Amino acid sequence: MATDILNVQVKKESMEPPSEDKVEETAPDIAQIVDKENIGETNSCDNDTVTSNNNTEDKNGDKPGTPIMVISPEGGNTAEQLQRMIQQQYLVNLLQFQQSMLQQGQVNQAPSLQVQHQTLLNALDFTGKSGETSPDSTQNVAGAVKERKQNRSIEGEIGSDNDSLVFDDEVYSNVGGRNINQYGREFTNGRPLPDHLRVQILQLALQGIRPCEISRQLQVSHGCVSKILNRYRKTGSINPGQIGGSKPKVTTPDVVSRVRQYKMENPQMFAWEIRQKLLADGICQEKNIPSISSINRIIRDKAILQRRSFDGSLKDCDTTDMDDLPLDTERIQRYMISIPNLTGNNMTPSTEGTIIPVQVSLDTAQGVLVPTVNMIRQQYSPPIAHQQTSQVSPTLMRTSPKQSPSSIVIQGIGNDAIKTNENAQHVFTVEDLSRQKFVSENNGHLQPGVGTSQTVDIGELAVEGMKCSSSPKSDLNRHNLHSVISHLITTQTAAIMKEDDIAAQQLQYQNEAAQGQSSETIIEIDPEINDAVSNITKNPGTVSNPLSPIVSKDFSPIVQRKFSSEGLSIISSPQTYTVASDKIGSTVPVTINIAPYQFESSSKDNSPQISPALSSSHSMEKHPQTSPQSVGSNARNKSRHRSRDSSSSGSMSPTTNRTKSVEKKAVSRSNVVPAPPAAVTYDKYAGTPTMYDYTLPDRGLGTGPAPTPRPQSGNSVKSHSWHCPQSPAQLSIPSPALSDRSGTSPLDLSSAPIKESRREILKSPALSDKGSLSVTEENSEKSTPQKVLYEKNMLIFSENEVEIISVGNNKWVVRNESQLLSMTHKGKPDGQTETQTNKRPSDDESGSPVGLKIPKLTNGNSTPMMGHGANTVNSSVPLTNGNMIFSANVSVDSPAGRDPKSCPVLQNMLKPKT
DNA sequence: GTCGTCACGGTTGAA
DNA sequence: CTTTCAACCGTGACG
Repeated sequence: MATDILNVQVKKESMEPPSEDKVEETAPDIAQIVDKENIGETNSCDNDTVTSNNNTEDKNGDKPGTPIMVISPEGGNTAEQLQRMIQQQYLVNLLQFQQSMLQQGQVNQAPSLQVQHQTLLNALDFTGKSGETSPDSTQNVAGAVKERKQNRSIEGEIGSDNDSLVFDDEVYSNVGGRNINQYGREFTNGRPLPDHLRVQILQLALQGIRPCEISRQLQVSHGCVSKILNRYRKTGSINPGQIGGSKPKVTTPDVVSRVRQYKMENPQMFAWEIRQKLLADGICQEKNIPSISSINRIIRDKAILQRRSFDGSLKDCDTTDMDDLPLDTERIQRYMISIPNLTGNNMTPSTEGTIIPVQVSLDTAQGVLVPTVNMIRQQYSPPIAHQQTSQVSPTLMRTSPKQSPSSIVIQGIGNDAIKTNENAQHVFTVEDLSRQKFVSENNGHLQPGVGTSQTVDIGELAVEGMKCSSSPKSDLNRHNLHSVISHLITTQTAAIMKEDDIAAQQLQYQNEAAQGQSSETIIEIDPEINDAVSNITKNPGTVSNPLSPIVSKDFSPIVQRKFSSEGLSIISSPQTYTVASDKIGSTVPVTINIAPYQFESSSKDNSPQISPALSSSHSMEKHPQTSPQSVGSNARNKSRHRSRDSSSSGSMSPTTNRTKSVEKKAVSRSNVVPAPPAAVTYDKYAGTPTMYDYTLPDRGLGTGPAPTPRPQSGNSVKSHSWHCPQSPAQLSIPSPALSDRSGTSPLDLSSAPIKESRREILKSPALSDKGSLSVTEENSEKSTPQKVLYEKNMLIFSENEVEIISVGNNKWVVRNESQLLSMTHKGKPDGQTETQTNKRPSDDESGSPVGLKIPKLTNGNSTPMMGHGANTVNSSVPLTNGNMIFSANVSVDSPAGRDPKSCPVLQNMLKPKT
């Protein structure tokens, strides 16, 4: 074939120079083509351009008269070439014959030919391109052929091999992208394969010839053959798709306004929820429904627009950075940790292997808390009794009227505003920061849109020492935001880092722990760790930023000794050393979160200390990684996957959710960390929890069906005021268990298995880039050298969503703690819980979740309960053991065999609200 | 060896 | 008129 090409090129060069006029492309009569005996041998120089014209440039496709130059083979033909020639000649003859038969009305004499011809025509889908009539009837086919003669000339299409015989200098030389593929055939990069080759591919495939053989015969890459044949299988057409152009705009003004309206009415709505509501309300159809990203963009653009509308001078500002921050929690988190003093200086701003303590829910109605200094401080030490603190979890709490004023509140239009009711009860937004204004807040309560704010000059900013540039230019948006938060944290925290406070708090907690209820979990503070953490917080030299919950590699010797005592050693990347803590109920779990692969065991006998029940559960089967439930949630994961079909395997192995690069990284670390043992799960209901993909932007609120439907009680959780009948997962996987849940919110998992995510802890910037980790992927399995899966439990009560992530043995991270708190408070008052709550004045009236206790798993039959108020404790949480503290499974309302009275927390919950 | 997948560099046409 | 962008293309490497 190289010879042919060479000949072609030589002949091309020897041709007369083309005229200045555009040389018309030729679509010669089929007779012309078929008379050329050598038609098939010029495969190597198929002129895609002509075919392209046939596809897209009809204006030239039917103009005859252009001289045809036939390139005769001058080299010896191989058997393959001859075969190809015969094949192509056959095809051309076939089509010509078919056409003539059709035109002569003799189709009845050759019904098989008609069918075959129809197949070819259908595959070519001429009508699809030219808008002609359906080829269903012979007449239509003939008409279509006639029509095509006028527009595109079917002859030219059929005989487009002849295109390769035409060597028009101008066309040839002016068209770029000419290449020779590995088979020697010339192709035009970016342009579709000629139709005749497409037909031949189909024809040969229909004859049973394998794709690889077709590829060789037609000198088309096997990938292309595969693609075309797959397209034919799926669509019945082998035509290329429409190239170029734009899709009809789906984000019409009406849609945009609706989206904004939905978001305004329910700021907690996720994009996909908005999307489904658009469908439900008939605003959009399936064909024109905006994508989730579009919806997010609408919301974001709205925010941007409003932000800019505050001050025209901002037009000059470089708001690109902010524009690039959609209303995405994870992105905001990444943004937050990039703030100085909020993140250790030697920490990478990525979420890589770190606990991100900043949980921002974009709730414009209620505002969102950024962890205050107190919160952050309490991450390293127990709360101080005399201080008015509210929350020590690394996660955030949504603000409430009872919220402690000692909090920084992000509030307003998505991520566009920052409020602070810190001390001076000042609120400032991003815009405010840019225009050096702050909005004062009434009573420290966030009531956006209520009109309770007033604008004051930045000079009145109560935060002492706060400096704001007066320049409205440049990227002040971000800088100011950084500086404000950083400054606040710095100044506030420094004042409260006092030893006596910490000591007092420790003492109090120890007392509390001593009084803990037997039936409830008292996650004891390891004194050494606690001391170590306190030391971290107090000793600037050991922590890059004492205010940051993300601690640098420079752990204090105490901490390191602690690690060592646990049989662990710090062996690698220090950037993920984290220290975090959360507090659930009256307990103060202080968690040292270390990427598990950063440790190697100095003793293989350092198995986690587990209760007898947990120990016994080790013998239980591990959760299947490919559970039926996993399919549903995994379907959502497809959107995250670049791959289209291959990723839908339904497997929920820890690496399935990851990109290849992540997987590779995981593998690369396998030499550091031994493969984790199978996560031993105790599931009372023997159900396999729905896997939850934490990487999803919508945080995976789709509900997967339960393989083993649980008995439903009538005490179901009320649904949203709005609800979508089915989550995407449900749509794809119908389940009897879900059939009666059509009226429930997609957030309602009352009758569905709890969301759970279990994945290997992997450190990967790519993963971070996916915006996947809301809280952490760290695991604090300090007592095990194994690579640990983290486990996330999704507890969803009506519209409330709570995520509980176990990050180690008896270490929890609770996201959306505000909801948890809210639930807890709804269940008040309570004896034990309340009593214990009262022991901590700092938590009083502060909205902290101290009222919530996480019952301790004492044996396999003790099922800790979590629930919400409203007299409908509808969830029980069978525990899972293994590397995790909890697995998850939510059943509805005291399922069989469960005595609510056995759980004080449940009793508490069941009490009528006061 | 086969085949599906996907990154890549390219083209196209509506906005 | 140019630019941008998102669609599509075939190829070829990869597993």
